Amino acid sequence: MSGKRDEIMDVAERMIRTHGYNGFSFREIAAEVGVKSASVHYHFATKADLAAAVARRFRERFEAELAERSTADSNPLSDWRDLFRGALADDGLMCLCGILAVGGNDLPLEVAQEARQFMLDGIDAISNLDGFSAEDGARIMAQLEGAMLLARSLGDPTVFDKATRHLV
Amino acid sequence: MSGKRDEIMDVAERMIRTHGYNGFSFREIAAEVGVKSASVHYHFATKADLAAAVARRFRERFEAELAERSTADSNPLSDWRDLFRGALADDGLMCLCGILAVGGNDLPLEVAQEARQFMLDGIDAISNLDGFSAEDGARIMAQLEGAMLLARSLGDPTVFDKATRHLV
DNA sequence: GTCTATAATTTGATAGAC
DNA sequence: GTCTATCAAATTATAGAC
Repeated sequence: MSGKRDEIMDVAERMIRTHGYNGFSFREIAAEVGVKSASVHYHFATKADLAAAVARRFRERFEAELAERSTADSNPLSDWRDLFRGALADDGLMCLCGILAVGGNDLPLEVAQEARQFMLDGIDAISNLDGFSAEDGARIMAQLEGAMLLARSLGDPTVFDKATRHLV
Repeated sequence: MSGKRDEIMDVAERMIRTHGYNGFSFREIAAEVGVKSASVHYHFATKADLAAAVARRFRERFEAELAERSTADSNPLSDWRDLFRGALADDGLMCLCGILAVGGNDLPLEVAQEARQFMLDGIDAISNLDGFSAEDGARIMAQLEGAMLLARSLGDPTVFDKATRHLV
């Protein structure tokens, strides 16, 4: 039913993950979707609403993909690593919540909170794996996000592999 | 002699580390320094020039502080950790080059390259420590940057400690 | 749901007086 | 070196017709 709404979110997600929160506009999104910016405002009242919706969807999708990927005999840490690496491999996109986390200090509250929740969920999930502590959760989430940051900065996805190989 | 120029760079650095590259303007800087935006343009022709100068200074200062801190019997990794942690403790500021690294895809080339150089220098320096490999360099830089990102997102500097305690 | 039109603001940057 | 004044462009957002 809401095909256009999803399409807007798709374009917004890619733009945020490429240029950051301050690096996209309603007009650019509208142009790419094939409508006018007023129509984007029909679907999302404000820029913060759109960004928060995109972040929430990203978080839920990540969780779902993780559940789908994990089987009885899979290495959980390997699943985490693969999921992060997947986004990077596609087209050098950074983790959406990592981007939002860094821009945190001037983001609308609702957007920053979605990014924050993503990090909290990740730490929590890893902490609850067999043989892992809360500190392990923070350490590994930091390693994965940092590896993305480094790979993106250097424009070389294999840096992610080097920086996370010890995890598996 | 160039007191104003340094003052402009100080304000710009804090603004970039708080709001990112797209989150500050010449007018805001001018207001805080106590001049008009045209005067800022006198010292730095373009926004990219200013950001690149700030990033270069940050990189050189980091290098100098590292050298100053390292003594014969100090643990090098501990120095690295302390330096990153120091910036965070002050007022929740993120590593300037980490911020720029994340916003990389649409930054002016000269700015992105300064951030890139910071990461390369860091990886290289750690790699050259006794008993460390190139992969260790990437792993530890990723860990430090990721720990800052995580601590900033959660608004809790102690997250940095948890995520990097294993390094020392 | 999408459009045209526009308001109100902010932005990076420049010209020229002093 | 700093100022006033200004430009051209872009931004988020809204009003109202269709």
